Amino acid sequence: MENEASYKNRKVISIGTVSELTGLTERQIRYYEERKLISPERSDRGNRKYSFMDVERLIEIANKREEGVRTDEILQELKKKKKKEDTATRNKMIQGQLNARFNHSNRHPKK
Amino acid sequence: MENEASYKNRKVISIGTVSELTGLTERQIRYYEERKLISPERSDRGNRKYSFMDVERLIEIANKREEGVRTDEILQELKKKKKKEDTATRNKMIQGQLNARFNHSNRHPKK
DNA sequence: CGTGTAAGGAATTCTGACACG
DNA sequence: CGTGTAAGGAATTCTGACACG
Repeated sequence: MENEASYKNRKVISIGTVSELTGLTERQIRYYEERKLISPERSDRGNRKYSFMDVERLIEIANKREEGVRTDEILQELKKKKKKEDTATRNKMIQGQLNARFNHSNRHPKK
Repeated sequence: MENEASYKNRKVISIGTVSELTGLTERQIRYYEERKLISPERSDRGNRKYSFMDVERLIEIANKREEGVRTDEILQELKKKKKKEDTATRNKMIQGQLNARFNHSNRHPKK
């Protein structure tokens, strides 16, 4: 589970390929970064590197833009979505800790 | 299942990034292609594009080479592995067809 | 056989800016 | 605000070849 997801999040795709994959111009992709809609990493010599996750997000952004949604509105929507995900992740972690604690104190009763 | 796997197999990584990811020189990576150990795709203007699967295979190849295994021996090993996988895939497909046939004739007995 | 390197060219990517609206 | 474009430079990638062993 952690493993497959890592493919999705590794930043390894250069901007030209992202442009092909999304249909957006490089200019647009750089601009959306300026507006904080995406956060590519940089290779050693400063080239932008994107993940599949970024590509999918850019496709969503492109759809929104076609509907006339402004970049700052899209940013707000993305923040909301992220907040929900963070909450879900936190809840899972808390649940995980509870399970660990439970198992620890009950799995080997009276050794 | 098909979805996550597609990230692993999409050919989107350029040779410089593959070099960083594997620790191999570009020269080595191109040579292993010449010896048919990997098969990158080409972008519109001829640049090689690799998948995560290719990257993993290259790491395996690098390990074998360190042990002194020749490229033609590595090629044979890869072919064996592929044959096994193909057989497994075929068996799954056959099984799938059998299941479909079985379900089709028995799921709604006497309608 | 496997890998390094210099060679020359073509394509990629980067930044900052001007333009339009 | 969102995107196009020309500008100049730096880095990337490609191929074919010579070298060593």
